[in-house]
Amino acid sequence: MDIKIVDVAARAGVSTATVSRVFNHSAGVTAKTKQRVMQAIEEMGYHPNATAKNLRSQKTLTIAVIVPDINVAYFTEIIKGIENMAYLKNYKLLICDAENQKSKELDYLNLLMNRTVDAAILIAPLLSDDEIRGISDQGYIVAVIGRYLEHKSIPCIYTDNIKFSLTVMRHLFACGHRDIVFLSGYAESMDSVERLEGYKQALQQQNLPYRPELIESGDFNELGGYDAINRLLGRGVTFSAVYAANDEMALGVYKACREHGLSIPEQVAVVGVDNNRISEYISPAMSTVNQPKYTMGIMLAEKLIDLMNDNEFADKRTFKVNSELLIRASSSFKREV
Amino acid sequence: MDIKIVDVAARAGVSTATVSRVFNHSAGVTAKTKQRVMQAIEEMGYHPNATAKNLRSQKTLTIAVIVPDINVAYFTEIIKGIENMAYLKNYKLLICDAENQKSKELDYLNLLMNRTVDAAILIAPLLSDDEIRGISDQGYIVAVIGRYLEHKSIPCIYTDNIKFSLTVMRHLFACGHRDIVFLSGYAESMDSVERLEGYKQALQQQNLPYRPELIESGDFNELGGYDAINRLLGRGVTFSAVYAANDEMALGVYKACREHGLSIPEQVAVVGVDNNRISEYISPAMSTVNQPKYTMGIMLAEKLIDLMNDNEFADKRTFKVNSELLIRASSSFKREV
DNA sequence: AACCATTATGTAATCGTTTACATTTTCTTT
DNA sequence: AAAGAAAATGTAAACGATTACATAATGGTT
Repeated sequence: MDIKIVDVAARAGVSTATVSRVFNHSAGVTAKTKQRVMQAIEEMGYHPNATAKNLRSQKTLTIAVIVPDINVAYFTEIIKGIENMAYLKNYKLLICDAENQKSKELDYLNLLMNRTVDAAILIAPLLSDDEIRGISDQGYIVAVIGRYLEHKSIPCIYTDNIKFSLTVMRHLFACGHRDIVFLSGYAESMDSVERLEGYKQALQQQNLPYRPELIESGDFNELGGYDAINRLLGRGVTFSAVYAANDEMALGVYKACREHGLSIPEQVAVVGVDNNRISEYISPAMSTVNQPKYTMGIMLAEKLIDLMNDNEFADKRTFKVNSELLIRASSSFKREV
Repeated sequence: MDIKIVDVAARAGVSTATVSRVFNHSAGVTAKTKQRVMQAIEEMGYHPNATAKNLRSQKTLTIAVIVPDINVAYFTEIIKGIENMAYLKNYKLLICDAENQKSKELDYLNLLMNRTVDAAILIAPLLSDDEIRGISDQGYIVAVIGRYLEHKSIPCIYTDNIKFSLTVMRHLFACGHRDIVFLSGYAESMDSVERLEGYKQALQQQNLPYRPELIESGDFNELGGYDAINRLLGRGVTFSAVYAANDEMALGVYKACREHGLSIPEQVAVVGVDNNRISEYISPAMSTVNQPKYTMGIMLAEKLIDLMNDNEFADKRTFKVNSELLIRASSSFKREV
């Protein structure tokens, strides 16, 4: 059904090689021939078959983006950055929603093995560092975003979870808080682990005990945050601040507090992470930790594509980006100590 | 570098045909041979090259999903549905963020022409109905979501914008509102056009005049809604209710109202569209129109894949799904008339 | 044991490009 | 105008799987 290169060649009265040369702007074609071929291409509406091209060139110009959950705004902002750079560099994006399941993540990695894609970008993966290194060592091109991973050939961009956790906690300490709830996301997620670690270190630096009863976890979504607070209150735990591992959960905290008549920030201070677009629009505006999500996507995609095209690399492959705590109304109330 | 079928064949001491048969569970292979081949496959870690397979089978098992903006939650919920069904049916998804530009949308459609994908799903496209029909008539497989489009071979799933606009307006009328602002998204978007049309019809049914000064537009995002309200107030327009074409803009309305000391819902009622997960978590909970986004994705993807595999079709290809107005606190205040 | 029917396996064409190499044409130079 | 260099074009072999068809092996029947 489709027009093939032989059809165009026949119509223009040349060989397929010449048509190919014209289409790919290769040198060594007479202006006259070129013109004739162009016309045939035009008239017949020829579109070179991408699969055949891929097979011959051993490239698909496609990148798999494996993400824990496409419904989380944090990830889509990163994806937007990746997509913009990919579009610019003529790459396509295969989107893989792992749905927070390691099995699905692994399954999607087969796209690398069977050469459906040239490379894979893992966003906040569930796979262990060693597993990821193993894939790279087998010769597959992978890049990681949102997790620190040292390896000679894995581009990686991340932010220091422990560091910003310390910043968040110091801010809460400065506001007079001592009983601070930490609301983790998926316990297996590295982000959760590291943010909790920062929470613990902060307590230690302040000579405060680590109290497991102040730790709860949700699923990185609104309902998870909401339920977590209800569980805490149900257990009779008292607290004056909540540090949630992301904004979605923090929003759930808002609702739960409202329902229990706890005013934010007077009775409960709330700090989230990720700086969702909505967090500055809600009331009270939510304090949160901002990461340059879009830029991270842009940077990583560019680095990865450069790597694939052998344009220099070795120099630098691991990038730490800064996060900044945005103090808004939800944590701006200073209490007496 | 990769292991090819010939390598496996050599190792197992059989022909490539036999290896292929074993791998694809074709009948007619001795248990003994099968076992030997399986072992070779196992030992060598053979993964059949997808590109070669695609070229031979003239299929890529890939669907392009063209979306106006990957950062809008409404779209990602639909995408999630599509992805879940695609995963189930062994299809891959190429994600295309058209960034609300028709040019980019058109560009991405080339993926159909060059057979990078077997089909394309257009979510709330900017292309005209005729343009979409034209693509289908050229023999390419397309499906549309979020827009009504009648065509013999285009699966389509949509909701009746005009109808739910009427419902929203009647609800606002019932609460005593007469000066109702309509906040449109991109003016070119069909959703905007139809929702506005419903707004107009509702006024007419109520014998109220259509007042252009009550119409503003944003870009379907928070800032757009925020700016729009500020423009209205700057112009000295008075109103008691805002019907925003989506929840993101409605959230911007929340912020603008707050800053101007207008309380929701007592002084201004707000209704959005899409039922973002956040809308029930903010305060006051936002009235909004719910669509079965996830299900729409699931249904359309299934229909499309069936179509591609020639499993019956003709019967039905256009689906209208119901939207329901969720009345929450943001529009639950009844004013005197 | 010879024959035929059945089943298992192998051979080679095919999918639609790109490109190394061979061949032909054009252009210089004398 | 002939010869040689340079440029344009063509031929055919890849890329790595699937599969129609040909062939070989097995099994059953007499």
